[in-house]
Amino acid sequence: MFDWGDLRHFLAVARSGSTLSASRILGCNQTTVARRIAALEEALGEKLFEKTAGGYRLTEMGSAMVQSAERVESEVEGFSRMIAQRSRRLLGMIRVTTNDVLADCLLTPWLREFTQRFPVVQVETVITDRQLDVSRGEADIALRAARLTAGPMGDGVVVRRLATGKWGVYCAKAYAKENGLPQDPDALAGHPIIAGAGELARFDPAFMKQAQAKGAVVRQASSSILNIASAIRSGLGCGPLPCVLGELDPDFELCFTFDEADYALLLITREEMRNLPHVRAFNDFIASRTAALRHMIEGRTQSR
Amino acid sequence: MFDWGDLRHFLAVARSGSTLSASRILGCNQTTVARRIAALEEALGEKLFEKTAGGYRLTEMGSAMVQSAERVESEVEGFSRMIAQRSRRLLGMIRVTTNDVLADCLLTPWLREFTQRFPVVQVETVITDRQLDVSRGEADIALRAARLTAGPMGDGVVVRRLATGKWGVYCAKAYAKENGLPQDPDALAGHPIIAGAGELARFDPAFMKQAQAKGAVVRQASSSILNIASAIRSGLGCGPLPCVLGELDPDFELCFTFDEADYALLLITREEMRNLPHVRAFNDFIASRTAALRHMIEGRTQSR
DNA sequence: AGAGCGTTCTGCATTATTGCATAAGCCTGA
DNA sequence: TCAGGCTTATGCAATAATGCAGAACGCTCT
Repeated sequence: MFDWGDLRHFLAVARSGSTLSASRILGCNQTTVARRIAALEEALGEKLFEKTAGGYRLTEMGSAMVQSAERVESEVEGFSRMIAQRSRRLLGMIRVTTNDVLADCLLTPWLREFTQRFPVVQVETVITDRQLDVSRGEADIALRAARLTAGPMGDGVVVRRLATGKWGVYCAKAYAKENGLPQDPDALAGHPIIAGAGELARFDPAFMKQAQAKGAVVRQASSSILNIASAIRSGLGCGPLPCVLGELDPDFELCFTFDEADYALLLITREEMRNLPHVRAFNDFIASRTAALRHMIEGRTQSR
Repeated sequence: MFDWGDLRHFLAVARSGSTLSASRILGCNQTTVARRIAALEEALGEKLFEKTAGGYRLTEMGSAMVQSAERVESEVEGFSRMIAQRSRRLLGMIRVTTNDVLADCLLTPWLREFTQRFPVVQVETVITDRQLDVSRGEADIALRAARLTAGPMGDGVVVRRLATGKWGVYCAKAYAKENGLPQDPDALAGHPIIAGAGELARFDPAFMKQAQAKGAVVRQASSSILNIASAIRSGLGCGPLPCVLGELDPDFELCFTFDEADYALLLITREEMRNLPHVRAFNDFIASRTAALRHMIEGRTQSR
């Protein structure tokens, strides 16, 4: 059997194209990399690279094996994550992930209070756009906005539906005072618009396009909700925002809500962690805060 | 990053319970195993074993990690298989797998002829009850009997349906001469029966149980079709056999056929191999032989 | 109680691996 | 054409890993 560790060297060389640059990735000597590759080829009885003066180039055999080696790598990474996760678990730590908006509006403010009430529980937050894989241990808990119709989650996780979130069109308080408040989609045509771009464009409700057709100017388009929020806050125009964001910030004024972008707010927990006391405490805390917030928002927005 | 190879040592110790016996599995010194484990624990920052004078016993953390390490192992094995498979491919070799019955009746006789006609193609057969995973490269081609209603195969394989196979109740020619030939299920009650056992009992047709209820004696029950065949051949009684087996051996005499155990004869080929000339040659050869055989068997059995 | 087996751990000599310095090849752009 | 940057490959010294032998511990069976 060949040395499993040599697959690391194989991948590094396959990716970087030379033993020298691979050695920098791996943090060892170029000679070593070359010799590990030679040893691997020897053990397998197959040449994986063509050695040229310009670098190591994958043979047909080599390039066919990259995928397979990457699967090994991914399982090794899984092993590492699992270790880290269990060690957190032993220490009463929690790693929770969410995106920038939910972190800003919900998680971060709540966390301050939570850590005061449960100072012994250490919470680590990973704020990223990427959907970390809770079932594979990249995080213990995820706070996510999902479509109402979203399918089932992966294995080994338990999903708790916290609330249904709504969106509304908002403008700055100052803007409304100066230019009036468009109280329905039709009124939007007379105002400059802040719209979604890229990924976010999909969520722009139909009436936004109609408003544009009727002559509304798109003053700014951004692929980040937080960017849109700050554009609206600075009075550039009217635009769509999640109500959790618009209602929690006194600078914003709600024009009207709409249903097209309704989403489910989900709390996703790794099954093995669910019954640990500190995880229960955290989840229950989040759920109770969400409930309180939901009532507050519903009260403010139901008239519109 | 810890040394990937240490996972091998981890698994060996976890399975064998001591560094000494693990060292025998791994083919190295006990001291080395102990030191590799120590290095792994050091790198992970977690104790994986409790070291007692009676051996290494997994900690809770350790036993939680076994699964994960086994996934790594399984991917490494996949890597090895893939290498072996591609190297066979480069050499114009084929590895074909099937079970004992199909090997005896079909593959082995055909193979003699095939290797005469295509001496350059090296065919390696793996005869096993286990269903080797063609898509993962455990074999290049599989010859299988599947239920008619069987679902789709895994990814990366292409399935060719060669024929629908039938079963019949058979007895030995000598037996028939002495005791008469039961020509229909009802007549079976007066004869000793050879039946399936274990896994195979599921395939015993309903009339067999009825015959037993009417007083037929089960002379022998076996979980292997080849055992049943030899029991029938030696004149112990009547029993069910695939027609491919019964018709190809002059010792057997068909009592009657039945439909309940109809099966599909499948030729499963790894997709990447399908268009290689030697694989095409092999598959076409098998298909033509099957067609010829099917006509022969249909001719002989259709009256019953 | 004591022999025998299987186990872990330690110190030391041996062996293998690694890193370093360097030579030599190839390509690019001045 | 030639310098400079990148590459691979080799010889040698330093370093690390391995195997060996033996001591010590616990368990089981006579």
